[in-house]
Amino acid sequence: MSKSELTLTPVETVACCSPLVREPLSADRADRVVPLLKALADPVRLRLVSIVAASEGGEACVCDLNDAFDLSQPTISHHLKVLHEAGLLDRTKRGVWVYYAVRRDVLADVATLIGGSA
Amino acid sequence: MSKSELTLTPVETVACCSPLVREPLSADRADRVVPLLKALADPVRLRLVSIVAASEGGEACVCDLNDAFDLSQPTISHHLKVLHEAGLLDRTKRGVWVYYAVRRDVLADVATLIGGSA
DNA sequence: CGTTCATATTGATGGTTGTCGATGTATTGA
DNA sequence: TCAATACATCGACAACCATCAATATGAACG
Repeated sequence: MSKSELTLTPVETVACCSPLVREPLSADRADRVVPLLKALADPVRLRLVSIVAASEGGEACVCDLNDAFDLSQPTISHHLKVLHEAGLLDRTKRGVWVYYAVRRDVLADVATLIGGSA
Repeated sequence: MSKSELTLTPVETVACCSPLVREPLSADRADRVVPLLKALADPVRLRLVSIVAASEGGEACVCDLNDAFDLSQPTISHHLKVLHEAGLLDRTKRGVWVYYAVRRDVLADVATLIGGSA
Protein backbone atom coordinates (compact mmCIF):
# COMPACT_ATOMS: atom_id res chain seq x y z
CA MET A 1 0.00 0.00 0.00
CA SER A 2 1.50 3.29 -1.07
CA LYS A 3 1.71 6.28 1.21
CA SER A 4 -0.37 8.31 -1.22
CA GLU A 5 -3.18 5.81 -0.96
CA LEU A 6 -3.28 6.42 2.77
CA THR A 7 -4.08 10.06 2.16
CA LEU A 8 -6.73 9.56 -0.48
CA THR A 9 -10.05 11.25 0.02
CA PRO A 10 -13.23 9.20 -0.41
CA VAL A 11 -13.67 10.59 -3.89
CA GLU A 12 -10.12 9.75 -4.90
CA THR A 13 -10.40 6.30 -3.40
CA VAL A 14 -13.49 5.34 -5.31
CA ALA A 15 -11.99 6.51 -8.57
CA CYS A 16 -8.72 4.70 -8.36
CA CYS A 17 -9.36 1.03 -8.01
CA SER A 18 -10.84 -2.23 -9.18
CA PRO A 19 -14.55 -2.92 -8.83
CA LEU A 20 -15.91 -4.80 -5.84
CA VAL A 21 -16.30 -8.09 -7.63
CA ARG A 22 -12.74 -8.22 -8.94
CA GLU A 23 -10.77 -8.50 -5.72
CA PRO A 24 -11.52 -8.20 -2.02
CA LEU A 25 -11.83 -4.64 -0.82
CA SER A 26 -9.36 -3.73 1.91
CA ALA A 27 -10.64 -2.31 5.18
CA ASP A 28 -8.93 1.00 4.45
CA ARG A 29 -10.51 1.36 1.04
CA ALA A 30 -13.90 0.33 2.38
CA ASP A 31 -13.69 3.01 5.05
CA ARG A 32 -13.04 5.64 2.41
CA VAL A 33 -15.74 4.50 0.00
CA VAL A 34 -18.50 4.02 2.54
CA PRO A 35 -19.06 7.76 3.22
CA LEU A 36 -20.14 8.15 -0.40
CA LEU A 37 -22.59 5.27 -0.14
CA LYS A 38 -23.87 6.48 3.23
CA ALA A 39 -24.52 9.87 1.68
CA LEU A 40 -26.62 8.25 -1.04
CA ALA A 41 -28.37 5.79 1.28
CA ASP A 42 -31.12 8.15 2.37
CA PRO A 43 -34.34 8.69 0.44
CA VAL A 44 -34.24 12.46 0.74
CA ARG A 45 -30.61 12.72 -0.28
CA LEU A 46 -31.02 10.30 -3.16
CA ARG A 47 -33.90 12.36 -4.46
CA LEU A 48 -31.93 15.57 -3.95
CA VAL A 49 -29.12 14.21 -6.08
CA SER A 50 -31.60 13.08 -8.70
CA ILE A 51 -33.45 16.39 -8.79
CA VAL A 52 -30.25 18.38 -9.06
CA ALA A 53 -28.85 16.10 -11.74
CA ALA A 54 -32.01 16.21 -13.79
CA SER A 55 -32.31 20.00 -13.55
CA GLU A 56 -31.64 22.44 -16.36
CA GLY A 57 -27.92 23.10 -16.56
CA GLY A 58 -27.25 20.32 -14.08
CA GLU A 59 -27.64 22.58 -11.10
CA ALA A 60 -30.43 23.66 -8.78
CA CYS A 61 -31.06 26.44 -6.30
CA VAL A 62 -31.65 25.55 -2.67
CA CYS A 63 -34.90 27.47 -2.75
CA ASP A 64 -36.27 25.12 -5.40
CA LEU A 65 -35.04 22.07 -3.53
CA ASN A 66 -36.79 23.17 -0.36
CA ASP A 67 -40.08 23.34 -2.23
CA ALA A 68 -39.70 19.79 -3.50
CA PHE A 69 -39.94 18.27 -0.02
CA ASP A 70 -42.29 18.40 2.90
CA LEU A 71 -39.39 19.02 5.25
CA SER A 72 -38.04 22.02 7.11
CA GLN A 73 -35.44 24.22 5.48
CA PRO A 74 -32.74 23.28 8.04
CA THR A 75 -33.29 19.62 7.27
CA ILE A 76 -32.75 20.13 3.54
CA SER A 77 -29.74 22.28 4.30
CA HIS A 78 -28.37 19.48 6.46
CA HIS A 79 -28.78 16.88 3.72
CA LEU A 80 -27.15 19.14 1.15
CA LYS A 81 -24.23 19.61 3.51
CA VAL A 82 -23.83 15.85 3.87
CA LEU A 83 -23.83 15.40 0.10
CA HIS A 84 -21.44 18.29 -0.38
CA GLU A 85 -19.00 17.06 2.26
CA ALA A 86 -19.08 13.59 0.76
CA GLY A 87 -17.95 15.14 -2.51
CA LEU A 88 -21.10 14.38 -4.44
CA LEU A 89 -22.37 17.94 -4.84
CA ASP A 90 -20.55 21.12 -5.80
CA ARG A 91 -21.65 24.33 -4.15
CA THR A 92 -21.74 27.77 -5.78
CA LYS A 93 -23.05 30.99 -4.31
CA ARG A 94 -24.45 33.59 -6.68
CA GLY A 95 -25.86 36.62 -4.97
CA VAL A 96 -28.27 35.51 -2.30
CA TRP A 97 -28.79 32.13 -3.85
CA VAL A 98 -26.79 28.94 -3.49
CA TYR A 99 -26.65 26.43 -6.31
CA TYR A 100 -25.70 22.80 -6.04
CA ALA A 101 -24.47 20.67 -8.94
CA VAL A 102 -23.94 16.93 -9.09
CA ARG A 103 -20.41 15.65 -9.64
CA ARG A 104 -21.29 13.09 -12.28
CA ASP A 105 -17.74 11.79 -12.41
CA VAL A 106 -17.97 10.79 -8.75
CA LEU A 107 -21.35 9.20 -9.31
CA ALA A 108 -19.92 7.28 -12.26
CA ASP A 109 -16.94 6.12 -10.20
CA VAL A 110 -19.21 4.83 -7.45
CA ALA A 111 -21.24 3.01 -10.08
CA THR A 112 -18.12 1.44 -11.52
CA LEU A 113 -16.98 0.28 -8.12
CA ILE A 114 -20.36 -1.29 -7.38
CA GLY A 115 -21.19 -2.71 -10.76
CA GLY A 116 -17.76 -3.31 -12.13
CA SER A 117 -18.97 -2.79 -15.68
CA ALA A 118 -15.67 -1.14 -16.56
CA MET B 1 -48.07 4.89 -11.70
CA SER B 2 -49.16 1.32 -12.31
CA LYS B 3 -50.43 -0.94 -9.59
CA SER B 4 -47.63 -3.39 -10.26
CA GLU B 5 -45.06 -0.71 -9.54
CA LEU B 6 -46.57 -0.27 -6.10
CA THR B 7 -45.81 -3.87 -5.28
CA LEU B 8 -42.25 -3.93 -6.57
CA THR B 9 -39.57 -5.18 -4.25
CA PRO B 10 -36.40 -3.10 -3.85
CA VAL B 11 -34.62 -5.39 -6.26
CA GLU B 12 -37.34 -5.09 -8.88
CA THR B 13 -37.53 -1.36 -8.43
CA VAL B 14 -33.88 -0.71 -9.03
CA ALA B 15 -33.91 -2.82 -12.17
CA CYS B 16 -36.84 -1.22 -13.88
CA CYS B 17 -36.17 2.46 -14.30
CA SER B 18 -34.15 5.34 -15.57
CA PRO B 19 -30.90 6.32 -13.89
CA LEU B 20 -30.78 9.03 -11.26
CA VAL B 21 -29.48 11.72 -13.54
CA ARG B 22 -32.14 11.28 -16.22
CA GLU B 23 -35.25 12.32 -14.35
CA PRO B 24 -36.15 13.08 -10.73
CA LEU B 25 -36.62 10.01 -8.60
CA SER B 26 -40.06 9.72 -7.05
CA ALA B 27 -40.37 9.33 -3.29
CA ASP B 28 -41.79 5.84 -3.75
CA ARG B 29 -38.94 4.67 -5.92
CA ALA B 30 -36.38 6.23 -3.61
CA ASP B 31 -37.88 4.37 -0.67
CA ARG B 32 -37.51 1.09 -2.49
CA VAL B 33 -33.98 1.69 -3.74
CA VAL B 34 -32.54 3.02 -0.51
CA PRO B 35 -32.56 -0.34 1.35
CA LEU B 36 -30.07 -1.67 -1.19
CA LEU B 37 -27.79 1.33 -0.73
CA LYS B 38 -28.14 1.18 3.05
CA ALA B 39 -27.09 -2.45 2.94
CA LEU B 40 -23.95 -1.51 1.02
CA ALA B 41 -23.20 1.59 3.08
CA ASP B 42 -21.32 -0.20 5.84
CA PRO B 43 -17.62 -1.02 5.67
CA VAL B 44 -18.04 -4.57 6.93
CA ARG B 45 -20.92 -5.35 4.59
CA LEU B 46 -19.20 -3.77 1.61
CA ARG B 47 -16.16 -5.93 2.26
CA LEU B 48 -18.34 -8.99 2.75
CA VAL B 49 -19.91 -8.45 -0.65
CA SER B 50 -16.50 -7.93 -2.17
CA ILE B 51 -14.97 -11.00 -0.55
CA VAL B 52 -17.88 -13.19 -1.58
CA ALA B 53 -17.90 -11.83 -5.14
CA ALA B 54 -14.17 -12.30 -5.54
CA SER B 55 -14.24 -15.84 -4.16
CA GLU B 56 -13.79 -19.00 -6.19
CA GLY B 57 -17.10 -19.94 -7.72
CA GLY B 58 -18.61 -16.63 -6.67
CA GLU B 59 -19.63 -17.94 -3.27
CA ALA B 60 -18.13 -18.16 0.18
CA CYS B 61 -18.74 -20.12 3.38
CA VAL B 62 -19.68 -18.21 6.50
CA CYS B 63 -16.82 -19.86 8.35
CA ASP B 64 -14.33 -18.24 5.97
CA LEU B 65 -16.06 -14.89 6.22
CA ASN B 66 -15.87 -14.97 10.00
CA ASP B 67 -12.12 -15.41 9.80
CA ALA B 68 -11.74 -12.39 7.54
CA PHE B 69 -12.87 -9.97 10.23
CA ASP B 70 -11.97 -9.11 13.76
CA LEU B 71 -15.61 -9.24 14.77
CA SER B 72 -17.78 -11.67 16.66
CA GLN B 73 -19.60 -14.44 14.81
CA PRO B 74 -23.06 -13.01 15.61
CA THR B 75 -22.03 -9.66 14.16
CA ILE B 76 -20.99 -11.23 10.85
CA SER B 77 -24.16 -13.29 10.86
CA HIS B 78 -26.16 -10.11 11.36
CA HIS B 79 -24.48 -8.35 8.45
CA LEU B 80 -25.03 -11.33 6.17
CA LYS B 81 -28.67 -11.33 7.11
CA VAL B 82 -28.98 -7.66 6.21
CA LEU B 83 -27.36 -8.26 2.83
CA HIS B 84 -29.51 -11.32 2.21
CA GLU B 85 -32.75 -9.59 3.12
CA ALA B 86 -31.85 -6.66 0.91
CA GLY B 87 -31.58 -9.11 -1.97
CA LEU B 88 -27.86 -8.71 -2.53
CA LEU B 89 -26.76 -12.14 -1.34
CA ASP B 90 -28.18 -15.58 -2.07
CA ARG B 91 -28.06 -18.11 0.71
CA THR B 92 -27.49 -21.85 0.31
CA LYS B 93 -27.13 -24.45 3.04
CA ARG B 94 -25.01 -27.50 2.30
CA GLY B 95 -24.59 -29.84 5.23
CA VAL B 96 -23.50 -27.86 8.25
CA TRP B 97 -22.17 -25.00 6.19
CA VAL B 98 -23.96 -21.99 4.74
CA TYR B 99 -22.73 -20.40 1.54
CA TYR B 100 -23.51 -16.91 0.36
CA ALA B 101 -23.29 -15.75 -3.25
CA VAL B 102 -23.50 -12.24 -4.66
CA ARG B 103 -26.37 -11.40 -6.97
CA ARG B 104 -24.34 -9.60 -9.59
CA ASP B 105 -27.40 -8.62 -11.55
CA VAL B 106 -28.68 -6.65 -8.57
CA LEU B 107 -25.29 -5.05 -8.08
CA ALA B 108 -25.23 -4.11 -11.76
CA ASP B 109 -28.72 -2.63 -11.56
CA VAL B 110 -27.75 -0.48 -8.58
CA ALA B 111 -24.69 0.67 -10.50
CA THR B 112 -26.80 1.58 -13.50
CA LEU B 113 -29.20 3.56 -11.38
CA ILE B 114 -26.35 5.48 -9.74
CA GLY B 115 -24.08 5.95 -12.70
CA GLY B 116 -26.58 6.05 -15.47
CA SER B 117 -24.09 4.62 -17.94
CA ALA B 118 -26.87 2.66 -19.62
C1' DC C 1 -28.71 -40.32 22.54
C1' DG C 2 -25.13 -37.10 23.56
C1' DT C 3 -21.50 -34.32 21.87
C1' DT C 4 -19.47 -31.23 18.82
C1' DC C 5 -19.40 -27.94 15.36
C1' DA C 6 -21.54 -24.17 12.31
C1' DT C 7 -24.71 -20.71 12.17
C1' DA C 8 -28.73 -17.97 13.80
C1' DT C 9 -31.37 -15.45 17.31
C1' DT C 10 -32.01 -12.65 21.45
C1' DG C 11 -31.33 -8.83 24.57
C1' DA C 12 -28.67 -5.11 25.98
C1' DT C 13 -25.81 -1.02 25.18
C1' DG C 14 -23.36 2.88 23.33
C1' DG C 15 -23.03 5.56 19.28
C1' DT C 16 -24.99 7.55 15.14
C1' DT C 17 -28.52 10.05 12.50
C1' DG C 18 -32.79 12.46 10.76
C1' DT C 19 -35.65 15.95 12.19
C1' DC C 20 -37.20 20.25 14.14
C1' DG C 21 -37.46 25.10 16.27
C1' DA C 22 -34.65 28.84 17.29
C1' DT C 23 -31.08 31.59 16.00
C1' DG C 24 -27.12 33.33 13.24
C1' DT C 25 -25.02 35.25 8.88
C1' DA C 26 -24.89 37.46 4.64
C1' DT C 27 -26.81 39.84 0.68
C1' DT C 28 -30.07 42.86 -1.44
C1' DG C 29 -32.94 46.83 -1.78
C1' DA C 30 -35.47 50.85 0.15
C1' DT D 1 -29.38 52.08 8.44
C1' DC D 2 -33.31 49.15 8.43
C1' DA D 3 -35.99 45.44 6.81
C1' DA D 4 -36.49 41.37 4.12
C1' DT D 5 -34.90 37.29 2.03
C1' DA D 6 -31.86 32.99 1.48
C1' DC D 7 -29.31 29.86 3.59
C1' DA D 8 -26.49 27.83 7.45
C1' DT D 9 -25.64 26.52 12.24
C1' DC D 10 -26.93 25.07 16.93
C1' DG D 11 -29.05 22.27 20.48
C1' DA D 12 -32.20 18.82 21.57
C1' DC D 13 -34.68 14.61 21.04
C1' DA D 14 -36.32 10.24 19.26
C1' DA D 15 -35.29 6.52 16.31
C1' DC D 16 -32.13 3.61 14.42
C1' DC D 17 -27.87 0.66 14.21
C1' DA D 18 -23.42 -1.95 14.99
C1' DT D 19 -21.67 -4.66 18.31
C1' DC D 20 -21.25 -8.12 21.89
C1' DA D 21 -22.18 -12.11 25.28
C1' DA D 22 -25.35 -15.54 26.00
C1' DT D 23 -28.23 -18.77 24.17
C1' DA D 24 -30.78 -21.42 20.69
C1' DT D 25 -31.09 -24.37 16.55
C1' DG D 26 -29.71 -27.97 13.82
C1' DA D 27 -26.68 -31.13 11.37
C1' DA D 28 -23.05 -34.78 11.57
C1' DC D 29 -20.87 -38.37 14.00
C1' DG D 30 -19.58 -41.66 17.67
